[in-house]
Amino acid sequence: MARVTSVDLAQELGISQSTVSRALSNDIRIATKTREKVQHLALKMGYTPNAMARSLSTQQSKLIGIVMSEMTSPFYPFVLEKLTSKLHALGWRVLLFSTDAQHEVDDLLPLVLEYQCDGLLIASASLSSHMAETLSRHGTPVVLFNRYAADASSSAVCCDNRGGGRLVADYLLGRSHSRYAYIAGRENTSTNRDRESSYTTRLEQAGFMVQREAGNFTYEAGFAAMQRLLARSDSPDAIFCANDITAIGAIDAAREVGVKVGTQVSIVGFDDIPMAAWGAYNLTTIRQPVEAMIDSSLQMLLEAIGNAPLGSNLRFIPGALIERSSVKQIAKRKAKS
Amino acid sequence: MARVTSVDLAQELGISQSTVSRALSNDIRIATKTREKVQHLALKMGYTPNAMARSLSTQQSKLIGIVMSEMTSPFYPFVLEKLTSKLHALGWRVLLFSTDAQHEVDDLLPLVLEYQCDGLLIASASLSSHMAETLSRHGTPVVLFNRYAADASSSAVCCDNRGGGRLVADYLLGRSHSRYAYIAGRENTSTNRDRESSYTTRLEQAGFMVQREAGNFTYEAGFAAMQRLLARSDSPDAIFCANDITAIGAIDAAREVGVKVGTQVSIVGFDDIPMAAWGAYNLTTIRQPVEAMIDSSLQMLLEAIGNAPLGSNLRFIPGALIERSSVKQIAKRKAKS
DNA sequence: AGAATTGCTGCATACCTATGCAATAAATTT
DNA sequence: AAATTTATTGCATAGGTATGCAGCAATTCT
Repeated sequence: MARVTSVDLAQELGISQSTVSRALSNDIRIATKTREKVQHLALKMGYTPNAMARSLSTQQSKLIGIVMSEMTSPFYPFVLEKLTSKLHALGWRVLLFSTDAQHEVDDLLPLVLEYQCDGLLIASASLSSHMAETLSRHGTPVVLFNRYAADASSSAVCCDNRGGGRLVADYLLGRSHSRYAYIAGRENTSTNRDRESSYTTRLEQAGFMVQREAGNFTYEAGFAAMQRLLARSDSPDAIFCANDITAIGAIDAAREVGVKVGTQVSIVGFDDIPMAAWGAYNLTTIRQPVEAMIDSSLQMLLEAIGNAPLGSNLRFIPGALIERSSVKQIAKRKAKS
Repeated sequence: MARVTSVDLAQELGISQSTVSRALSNDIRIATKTREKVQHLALKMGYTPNAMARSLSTQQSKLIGIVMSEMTSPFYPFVLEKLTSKLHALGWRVLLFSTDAQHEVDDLLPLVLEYQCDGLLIASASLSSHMAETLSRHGTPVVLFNRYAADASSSAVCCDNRGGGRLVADYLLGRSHSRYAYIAGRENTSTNRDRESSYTTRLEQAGFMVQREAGNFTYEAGFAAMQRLLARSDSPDAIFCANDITAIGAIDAAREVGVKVGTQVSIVGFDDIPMAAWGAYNLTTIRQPVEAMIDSSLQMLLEAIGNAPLGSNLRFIPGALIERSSVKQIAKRKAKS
């Protein structure tokens, strides 16, 4: 019950606590014999160093706070898993916070600070510039993942959503559609804004109008939005959805009323979650470069820890278009003759 | 940069650190005036208590370790989110660990211990009895979620998988199938064992043989297993899959070769993940009582913290069968005449 | 008025590890 | 043999909070 401390080891061996501490951290100055004696006893007595005490002493908690919203959206569990296992491998531990609405992130910050997190990673949520400043005052570096602050008060790593939107627009333009639409994600997210504006701009440059339906990055919203689109007299034949889940909802809505996806109507998503490849959907989409985004944000964060505070550092990583069968194929020019 | 401590507050006000500490914890013995003065200054100077120091002093970290494997399987993100938000609301913080293979859980334990977690929750992974003992020696209570140890060395909360298996067997028996099969999940998980054995036993009691294909709780495995089943000469017309993802894979495999699910072949899953309700699948399944399981495990864990160590406490919560359209409907007895 | 009680605050220390500096013993140099 | 260097260990303290006990002043009681 009573935990074994380094003092216990010292007493048992009749040496000082400092020697024990140094022996356990493999300090060269400690005689090999002593080191072995200590390490052996530590193992035998089941000694576990107390991270709290160590943190207090070293002023380093070795803790990274991860704040994540939309944890249940299929894209993020993967991110979370990768993040934690990579951090573990590098000797960091993860303190997890979850949040629904955007404004609540600020409320979580005090907790992050209490536990002296050495760094903070915020996924799919934003941070008020006020809090960004508080963090910077405390010397706690932050990196936003897949979101960035309008005022550029924090560093961030994102997919190149604007590039992605253009890619989709060009792709759809290239296969003879006539009525374009966008089903949106949650408003006031940088992700949604960037995907939409780039897509729309490109199409307008090409002389097309873009219909629009609201959404919120969920299946249900995609389903409902698609129903509304299909009910229109000029219902679109090319639809870009803010993310894959939305697109999948849209596909199901189309199918329900017998509209064939990939022939009568084209649908494109964003993310390339596993379900996009499922047989029932075969969704053409933009693949987010998740691994690269993760590596990049970790690199930025860990570099900033202990070093000069990184001011604001934005990084946008391009995604790739993955062709499946939810978009009309180009009519073959040469028929078999 | 230099964090504000309670000593700083004390100096600033010309009072003792202990008074500050007590004032901030709303100790009744401190004069109201003093309390307000302190709390006001704390706010003004942006004081944040140091959780590390507090833990050291109180011998309570207020940290709950959560070890989770299969984080990317759609069932668990929901669990994780619920767990963390409920724990937060109760004043606990979450230290997250992820693991792939089962044997690695043991390797994570030392880290959990270093950070003095007050309790440990292990989801969809098991624990060697050796480690269970180590934890109990340290006085750290553990609860397994959705898995239980064969030797009953730890407490656990599970869905009543055996009951669920029987439910499925009875349901399928009730609608005139003739050839039954089971697509398995990862072997050596209690979840898979219980679902399979109860299902199989019930069917054998009714005089049926049960075909079997291996799997591992993934879409791909379900897809492949279904292909193998369909290739058989006596391919089954009623298939119970170890979980929903597997079932969804199976459905896609069937559909690919034109076999109609819900008329030619019946498929049942387990979990009731969101995708089971998606239009493309409409999967009949056993709904895991997730909320109840979460509440139950938290209750067990938190009760055990500080109190007498809970020995081994198993709790099985029944799931409900959700009827959708992936199972053949009973032929209507009365035709419209 | 003296004694007892109540209200409020401070002193001192525990919690456990890491680490700068001093001290000692042993080995090497001159 | 004396002086210097090297190897090894210990002493003392910091880090920030919580808390048992003692102290003091003000109030109430007899």
